[in-house]
Amino acid sequence: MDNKTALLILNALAHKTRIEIFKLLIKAGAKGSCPGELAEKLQVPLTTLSFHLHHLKNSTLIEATQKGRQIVYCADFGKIAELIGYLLEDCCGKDVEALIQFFCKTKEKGERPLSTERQSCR
Amino acid sequence: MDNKTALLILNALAHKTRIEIFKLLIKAGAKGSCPGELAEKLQVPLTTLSFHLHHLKNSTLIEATQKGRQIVYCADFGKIAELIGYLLEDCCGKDVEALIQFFCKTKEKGERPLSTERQSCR
DNA sequence: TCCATTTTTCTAAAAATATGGAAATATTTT
DNA sequence: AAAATATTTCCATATTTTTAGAAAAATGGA
Repeated sequence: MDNKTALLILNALAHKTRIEIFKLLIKAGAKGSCPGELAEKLQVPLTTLSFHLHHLKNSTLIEATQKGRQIVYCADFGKIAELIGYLLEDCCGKDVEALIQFFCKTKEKGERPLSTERQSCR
Repeated sequence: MDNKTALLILNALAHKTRIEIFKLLIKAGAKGSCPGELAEKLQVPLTTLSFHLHHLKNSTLIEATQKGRQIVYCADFGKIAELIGYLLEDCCGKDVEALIQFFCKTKEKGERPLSTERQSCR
């Protein structure tokens, strides 16, 4: 991932409403969600929501498909994975090895590498 | 990591100059770097740089220590690791398992999980 | 103490981003 | 074709962020 895209994505996520939209779309999975539903859940006016959806779409984090008279938005899982890759490679410097070990160590023991308690999106 | 801190950190990284500062500090490692040096490398006026350093420090991504008449800034490696953890847990939903496998698969084969070519910070 | 060095705070102006109502567009239903 | 539904674009306003010069503060050395 190039610097420009990474900045675009970081910028898209760096907003309270937008990161909430993204989390809802991740939670929605492949079936996605539409503006009306999101606006209701987040209690945000439709025009404001539309603005943020456009922002997220422009960042490549989400995709839109017309389905009948609604537009279905889906999170691009690969893009957030790529962003994490970018942060690991470009922003973790020499200690990238340590981080990878962190992510892998409990895996070897057959445990979950990450706690599940806080996972609001599962 | 709570949502508020994650937003603060994402926001701090979502700026061209600031992410460059952060990368330089990661590269500098434990010995850190001072505003004068960073301003010269990035070709940014000192007052502007000071503004961004304050922003990064406020986000908890970097720390400052007075050393003689200079102030030495250091990247907090743990915080970027925590952010990655947050993104994995809160923004990768059901597919977090897939991501971990992605980070672990080549490890098992004794390969580097991430390419080193693009790593500007090593 | 006075001077040089380093960095910050203060400040004002410029630029970018966010908000939400009104109108417009697109699609389906009647 | 008209009405209903879902969403967007247009627009003006408000808010926040960024920029960088000038002055101030902190530290070390002569």
